[in-house]
This record gives sequence, structure tokens and C-alpha cells, in this order.
Amino acid sequence: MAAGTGTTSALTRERVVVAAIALAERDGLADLSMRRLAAELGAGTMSLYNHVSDKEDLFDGMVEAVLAPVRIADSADWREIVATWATDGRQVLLDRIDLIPLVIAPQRLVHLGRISGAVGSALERAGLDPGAAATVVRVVGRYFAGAVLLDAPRLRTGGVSRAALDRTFATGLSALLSGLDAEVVG
Amino acid sequence: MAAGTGTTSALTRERVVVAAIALAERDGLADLSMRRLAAELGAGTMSLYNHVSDKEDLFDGMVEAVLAPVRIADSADWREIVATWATDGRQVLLDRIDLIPLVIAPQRLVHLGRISGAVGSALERAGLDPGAAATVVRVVGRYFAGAVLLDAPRLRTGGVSRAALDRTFATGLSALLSGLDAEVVG
DNA sequence: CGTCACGGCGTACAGCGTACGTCATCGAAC
DNA sequence: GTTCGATGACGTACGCTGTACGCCGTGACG
Repeated sequence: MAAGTGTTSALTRERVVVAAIALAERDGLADLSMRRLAAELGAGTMSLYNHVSDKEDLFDGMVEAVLAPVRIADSADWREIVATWATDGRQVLLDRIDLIPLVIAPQRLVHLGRISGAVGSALERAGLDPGAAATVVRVVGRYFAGAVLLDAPRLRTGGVSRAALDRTFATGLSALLSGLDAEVVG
Repeated sequence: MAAGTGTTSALTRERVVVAAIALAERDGLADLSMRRLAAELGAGTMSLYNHVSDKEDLFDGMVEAVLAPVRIADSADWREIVATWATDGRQVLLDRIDLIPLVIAPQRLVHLGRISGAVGSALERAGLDPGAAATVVRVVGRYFAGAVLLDAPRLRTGGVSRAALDRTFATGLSALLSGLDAEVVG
């Protein structure tokens, strides 16, 4: 595995992505450059481009990795599906708080969109008609996204405790669900 | 007003900010550089720094300008205050759709925060106790922010009509308000 | 009339993403 | 055992960025 190694590559897309996440969490997203990342991996800058087509592509990989642990409950109760999705998803992201700006950047919303799509399917399996499922996903999705967007910097600067934010999140979510129950699902 | 003009300055912070907004809306936020902005104004690059301390400061100015038209209703009905804020605010931002990433960037959330603060005060004037007002602001704020975040790119790529998004926004908002009415304000 | 503060400007620097060309090394084919 | 194509690592170089710094011309004031 010395220098100038051929087919047997030390670098992999996964290693690159993992190192990028670590670097971003250690030094901040703004200080994540291809040069620094390569140095961290003991590789030449351009070698990264064998596993990642772009810096944008690297970002995509990082977001996929961050979002990987988000699972969707396969329940018969639509409220449970939605609540689990929103609550767990928010926790996962708040645990990777430095990477949130990456996840919610417009170019990367597709990844969150994929999850929303899966939730929609789960809701239909739980008996909601497609229109209601779509509305529920969109509405709760907004609450979820806004929570991630707004709660993260509030935690970063330390003005509020996470427990307090969790509480108002839960309050709002349950208000939203009961309201949707009455207005949409009925 | 020829070149090298002294105290009588052609440039002003406002002119710089307005031009920056125009340029960002014409060519995209990514193509807004200090050099291009200066060229657009027929000025030298560094002259901008006489009116703006930073590119960050320029961004702040732009966000303030975008957010300026958002007003807060001074009603006795807390639901009206909240609904007006969320609905109008969302419209204002969707009208400046290219600048949204700027407004909701973590470093600039302060500006939205100022508005939230004003809404909180209005809610207390309308009779809500401070705790309830804070909860309502936080909860509705999340829905509002998420709506701006998620609806904007969906509009940009043209997959959905604005009318449809407006409808689900209104649905969700009213669900949220009735739920909050029951759970928080009582 | 002297001087002084200030706005505009050009130059220069460090850092960025990445296109491109080269070279070492491997697995497979003969 | 030898050759060959593919692949990955690497160095160099280009164009672009934000902005620190210093100079110059000007209008206002004492």
C-alpha cells in the first residue's frame, strides 16, 4: 500500500466520505476543503476525484451517510408512522448538528425527499388515501424541516436546553397531528 | 462624479445592497462576487468595502432589505396575528425565491428571529401569557420556516403549482392553530 | 490658504475547486 | 512468463474568490 499504488486502492469513496464528515465535525464545514481532506487521508488532492466526481458529489455522500440511520416505522397507525419519522429524524440530525446546513441546502433536499416519499408509501399502506397521505407528509415535513433549521443554531449558541426544545417540538407535533386528524384524515 | 471622486460619493450602502439583490436575482446567488457587483455599479472592487465591512455584512443588508416589508398585525385575536405573520412572511420570501437560501442560512437567522420576537410581543399584548406566546411562536415558526425551506425548491423546479402549495400550507397552518388552541392556549 | 479626513481605486496574496497529463501498478489473456 | 489494458495516485497549473494594504484626488473646515 505504499505510494503510487495501482488497482489496489487505499482510498475508497466510503473512506473519503467518512473522513470528510469527521473533518467537518472537527474543524467546521467552512474549513472542509479538498486539499485539507486529502492531507487528512495522507493522499494527494486529486486522488479524491477518483472516488468522488465533485465536491458536490462528496457532499451528497456525506448527506446520505448522515441520513442512513433514519428508518420508517411500518405501523398500522398513521400517527405513529409520522411521529416516529419526525421525532427520530430530528434527533438524528441534531446529533450531527454541524452537518445540518449541508443536509438542508436546497441542492441536497432530494435526500430528505426520498425519505418523505417512503413515509408517504407507509402512510398509504396504513390506510390513508393518497391525497391525505401527501398532505400529511407535506405538512409534517414542513414542521420537521423547520424544527431542524431553527432548533440547531439555537442549540449551537447554547441559549436553550435541548430538553426544552424537545418539549416544544413534541407539543407542536401533537397539536399538528390532532389538527390533521380532524381536518384531513377524518 | 467622474473617477476618483472625493467626499461626494456616488456609492451608498443602499445602492450597493440593492444592486447586490438585483444581481443575485438575475445571475444567481453563486455568481454574486464582489468583483462582479462592483463592475455592475461601475466602481472598483474595493470601493464596496467603504459601505460594507464584509461580504457577510453585504448579505446581512440584503436580508434586512428582503425582510423589511414583513409587518406584524396588531390584533386582539392571537390566531390572526400568527396566521398573518406566517402567511405574509412566507409570501414575501417566496416572491424573492432566489434569496431564500440567504435568509435561512444559520448566520442570518437572527433577522427572522427579530421578527419572531415582535410576534411574541404582539401575542402577549393580545392576552396570551408569556409561556404560551413563546410556545406558539416557536411551534408556528418551525412550520413557517420549514414551509419556506421546502416549498421554494419545489417551486423552482416547477413540479408543483404555487396554488397547490399555498393550499396545503393553509391546511397545515389551520390544523396547527386549532391544535395549539386546544393544547397550549386553552 | 493649509490641512485633513475620507471615498475611490489598483495591486497583491492566499486559498479555493478542479482540468489535465503522466506514471506506477495490477489482473487477465495468451 | 510475458504482454497489455485499465485504473488509481499524483503534480502542475488555471481561473476564480475575498480582502488587506497603500496611494491618490477631492471637498469641507479652520
